[in-house]
Amino acid sequence: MAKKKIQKKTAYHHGDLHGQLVTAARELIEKHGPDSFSMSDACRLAGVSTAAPYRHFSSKQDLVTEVARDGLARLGIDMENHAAHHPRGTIESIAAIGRAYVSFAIREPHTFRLMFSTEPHSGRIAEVKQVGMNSYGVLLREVARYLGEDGITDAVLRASFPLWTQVHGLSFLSIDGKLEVTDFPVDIEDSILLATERLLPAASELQTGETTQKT
Amino acid sequence: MAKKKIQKKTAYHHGDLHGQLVTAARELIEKHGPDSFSMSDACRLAGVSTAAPYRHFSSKQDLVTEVARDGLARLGIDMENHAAHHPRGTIESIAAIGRAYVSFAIREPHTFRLMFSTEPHSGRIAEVKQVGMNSYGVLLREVARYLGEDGITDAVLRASFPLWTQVHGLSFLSIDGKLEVTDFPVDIEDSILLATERLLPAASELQTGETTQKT
DNA sequence: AACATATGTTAGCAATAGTAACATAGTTAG
DNA sequence: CTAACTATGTTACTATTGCTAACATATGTT
Repeated sequence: MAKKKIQKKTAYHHGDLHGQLVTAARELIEKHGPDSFSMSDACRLAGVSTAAPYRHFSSKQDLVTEVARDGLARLGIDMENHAAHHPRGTIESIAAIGRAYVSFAIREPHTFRLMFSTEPHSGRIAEVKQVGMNSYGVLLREVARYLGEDGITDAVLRASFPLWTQVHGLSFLSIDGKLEVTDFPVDIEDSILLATERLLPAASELQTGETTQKT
Repeated sequence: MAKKKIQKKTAYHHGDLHGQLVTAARELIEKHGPDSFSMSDACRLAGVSTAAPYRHFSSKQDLVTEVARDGLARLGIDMENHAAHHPRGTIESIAAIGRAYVSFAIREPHTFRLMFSTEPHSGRIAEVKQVGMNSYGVLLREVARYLGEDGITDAVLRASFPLWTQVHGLSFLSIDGKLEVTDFPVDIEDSILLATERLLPAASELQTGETTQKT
């Protein structure tokens, strides 16, 4: 059961080509953008021939999708970690989730774009969507705590979606350089906090019971 | 592939190859996505050889950028038209601009994504940004009217940006199929109106003069 | 040791972006 | 009108790329 380490000792078998290709792909995509990404480059980086990847991925698309899937999972972890630094179920913890979201987008803009693009993932859309939903669950649970709801009720969904929309839009505008589109630059942290306050039902509007409010 | 020649007047010179290539590119990009778009396909559609486009566009990128640029301009016209159907400077006219925005995204998702992607436009980013700014101006002017401001003041910029963010995010979530991510589907019209009301300074907070409020 | 399986290689194909050399049409100067 | 000029098209070609096929080597099971 002894696992071979990642070594160039044995010329032929690579050890963990699958993993290294994903890493190589992520790095290359982040460096030159997904359009310029080529399977050949990834192979050069991993030090294998151009045919090797097809033992692990059915196509270039498939590898790219793997990068996106992995990104969505990491985003969820990021959000959870950020939220954990604040009292649970508060505006602060919810805004922290938003900051994690935008922060990820700015840190890995190309991956981020891939994560929310359905086009390159044909055939695995449902799978990717599922991973994305898991990450969205971090926000949903936090909003549920804020609203005092027991579980993911309609009220929780209704309150969460505008928040998602806002940070999602802010993320894209950020990575596409639209924050300095006027001579009045936008402050990301302020934007998130302010939008969270405005979009969430105010504390005064909250019922203490689990009554669902109608619009 | 459907081979649809538009004209066959003179055998050699084409008449308006530039325009027809942009049209062909837009159609193909909208049909199969920008990744699958090939110069060759556009040539087939326009009925010319694969070398012909390079008399009009320096590269494939350049043609794609033209599609994006054109899209941004058309978006601005759409927004203006929508706003004009409502009393100017009201929440209604502002929400109408948002509806035009999301509606464009849904109608031409691939083009929309290109319009806000800086990556494929290297070398012409400033130019594309300028066209985008002109279209953004439609919203800015409408918000200025709502606030009773004389021109695009800081208050106008501060109030407009969250609105842009919101419809931008809603657009992307829509075209990426995230509206039905839970079993509680989102209503786009409602979302826009509600977010506009929440994010704009309420009528009660507004000064009647042209005083700029400070934060 | 022998086989089966997983994983790597080299060779090659078809499609594509882009270039070079050449051809033809429309425009303008004489 | 014709000749030259310019704009715009063509065919022929190259390099790169995604991917497949046939073959080679390592690993693990019996």
